[in-house]
Amino acid sequence: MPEGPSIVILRDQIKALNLGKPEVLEVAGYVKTIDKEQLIGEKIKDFKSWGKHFLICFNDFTIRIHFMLFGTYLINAYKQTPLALGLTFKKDELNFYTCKVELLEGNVDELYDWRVDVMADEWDEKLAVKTLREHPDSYICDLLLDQHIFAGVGNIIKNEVLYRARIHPLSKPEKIPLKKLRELVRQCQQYSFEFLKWKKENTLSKHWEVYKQKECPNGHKVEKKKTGKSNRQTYYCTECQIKCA
DNA sequence: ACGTATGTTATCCT
DNA sequence: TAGGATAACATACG
Repeated sequence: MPEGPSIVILRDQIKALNLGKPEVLEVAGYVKTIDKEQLIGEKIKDFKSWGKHFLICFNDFTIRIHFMLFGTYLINAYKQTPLALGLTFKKDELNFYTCKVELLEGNVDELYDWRVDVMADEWDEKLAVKTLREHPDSYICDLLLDQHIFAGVGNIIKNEVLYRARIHPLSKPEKIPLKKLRELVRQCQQYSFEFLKWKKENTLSKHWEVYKQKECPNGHKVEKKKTGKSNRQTYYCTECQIKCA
């Protein structure tokens, strides 16, 4: 569930319910990080997403839901596993499982910079390129997972955009030609939107070129190694992807 | 059936 | 002591 496009799907599914500015009638779930009573009777101003964060915005505060690795949700349905947070409205209910729930005080637009969210209208490619160049000596595979630079990019997107831009995961920004760096940044947004489309069609895994693949589209063997400081699994082709280090 | 994983943070080591 | 490694969280899938 967790990468940025999946959170956009959740947000859009909820918006499609046409809840308007719904009033919270009941709150359920085991979460202890928020005061559930505080929500009752409050009207929701908006549902937003920022990277992997799902945001339920009220007038003076926001509930942030992070699904981590295992999180799930159900709309107008429930399941037997322990419910983390459930919100009931006049005719709809939202149920969140295995997620981190936090309450943020104040105006959400002042808390988040939407320029770094690859799914946002405000996404700023130039800013991302500039930030990458401020980390000349870091591995690109780590920088792609840095939510301060690429909010919403996760391990699948990381692997796929590195392949698309033909960059080896252990390359460093100081050695990557600017043109390639720009191409990589552009792919972060472009692939994320293709991810969104394919995920909706339930065909995402069919389109993976390296992630969980044995061979790349050019017929070369795909390497699988934990790389960088993040030490996450990386799938890459040593023939197609050039190491700039 | 069991190993692995779309994520993040805390803690344990060296 | 900085930084790397590991654990913890708790679930679904192949």
